[in-house]
Amino acid sequence: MALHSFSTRPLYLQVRDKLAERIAAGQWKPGKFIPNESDLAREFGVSLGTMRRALDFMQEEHLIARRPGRGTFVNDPASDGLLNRFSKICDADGKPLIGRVETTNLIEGRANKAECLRLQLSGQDAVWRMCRTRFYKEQAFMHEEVFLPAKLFPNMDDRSTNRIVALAQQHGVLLGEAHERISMGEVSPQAAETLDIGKGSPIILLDRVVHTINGQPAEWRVGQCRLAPNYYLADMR
Amino acid sequence: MALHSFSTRPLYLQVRDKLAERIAAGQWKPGKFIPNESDLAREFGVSLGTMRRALDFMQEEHLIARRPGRGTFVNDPASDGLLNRFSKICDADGKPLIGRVETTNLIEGRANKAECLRLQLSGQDAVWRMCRTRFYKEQAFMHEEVFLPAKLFPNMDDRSTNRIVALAQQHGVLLGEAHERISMGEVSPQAAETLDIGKGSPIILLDRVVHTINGQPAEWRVGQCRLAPNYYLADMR
DNA sequence: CCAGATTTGTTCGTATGTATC
DNA sequence: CGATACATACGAACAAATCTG
Repeated sequence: MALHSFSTRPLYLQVRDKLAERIAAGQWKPGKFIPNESDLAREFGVSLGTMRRALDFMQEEHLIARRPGRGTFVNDPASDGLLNRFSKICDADGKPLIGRVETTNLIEGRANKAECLRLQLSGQDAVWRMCRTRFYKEQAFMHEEVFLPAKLFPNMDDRSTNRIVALAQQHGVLLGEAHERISMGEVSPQAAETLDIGKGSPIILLDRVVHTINGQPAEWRVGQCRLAPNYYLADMR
Repeated sequence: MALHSFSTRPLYLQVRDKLAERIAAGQWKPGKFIPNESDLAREFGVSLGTMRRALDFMQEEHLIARRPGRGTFVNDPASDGLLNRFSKICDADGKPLIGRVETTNLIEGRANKAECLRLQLSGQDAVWRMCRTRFYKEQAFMHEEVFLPAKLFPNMDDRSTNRIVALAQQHGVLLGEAHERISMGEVSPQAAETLDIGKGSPIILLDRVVHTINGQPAEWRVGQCRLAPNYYLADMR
């Protein structure tokens, strides 16, 4: 395999990169079991412990799941457990807000200053721009402006642009960390209309950047949210 | 050491429990180096790998930090890096809001229904109640109501009640996860006065429960926050 | 600046326990 | 019950970072 040659990066991370590549390329499908630890270790020419460490790492990243006695399988990013990974809004019962999503105004253009800053793009890179409206029980509660680096999402059509997790999956992009800035503001005229609230009403602003597992920005979203009677749930360690 | 006897709990977790106990008891002081891996493994009668796993686990929990070539030392929960672990509000530059904190109205009482629910108390447990006001650049931006289980914090005086991290450290309580519910509401009359804003103004509500490393609720806080021009930063994986 | 000692980080190999089918 | 696969535990060796004399 010629791993661990000409590289100072730890071997278990090199193995993880190779394994993640297979998942991203669709060589290993979501929900399907992958070969067991021993076979993988043999194939990659590393020890069982090193392979185990790579797999543990990928489990932390939500790329795979491991079940004693059964095996290791590829996680489906669009499954119930991961679909709302980056949507932290819950209803009064603590359940995630699952509902319809509408996408409009999908267009391509050159990145402006703000997009370059938030998506770490340089100069003349292309971006996709679109709007989304999120519904819960058929009532709109969030209006979003979304920006995607065209480099990561070429040949975009208007199917399944609704959720970043599904979009990323279709384009072979594996998602890692996300950071969201929550603040208060006044609703924009356009958002006021879609949310059906008075002009200049106080609103929650959700400014979020989702990164790939390699740390590259994959989506910038600015949401205007009529939060009540729901709440945003933040976890800390 | 009679570890791993009469217990199905993994050995490395039993070791972690023992080590955490020493830190909680003050036997190992914050900022001080602890014995090296080999000596600890020998002392506890476990292999180097098992001790390493226990230490890795504790590093994830922010209990210790490890430096190649130097050693392993106990983290100070009140140090710069950890002081704002549960305070996710940043100023426009992304820096955490560090400022004065005032505590008032410290009293003890029996837990009411809401306190029982949020702090997982039963029946007749005692709680401490207090109010806090947080300042940034000498301007009040958050009014808090705080509830603590008296079981974890006996003999409370009014020194250093300002921050849960300092309070926990003084009482030998090690903190783990926290969960915060963020919502919008109208400011209460009392909070409106301390924050110097109009009655009934829209406000950010921060409802947070901090747990010990063993998962036991250690603090319930309900904050009313004049967020602008700052923002709340939520991280996701 | 260097050589050597110390400590954590990585990698290997092996054996045994536990969960699932 | 046996076969399979992941989980835990042990032991050993070398590499990389740090400090000291």
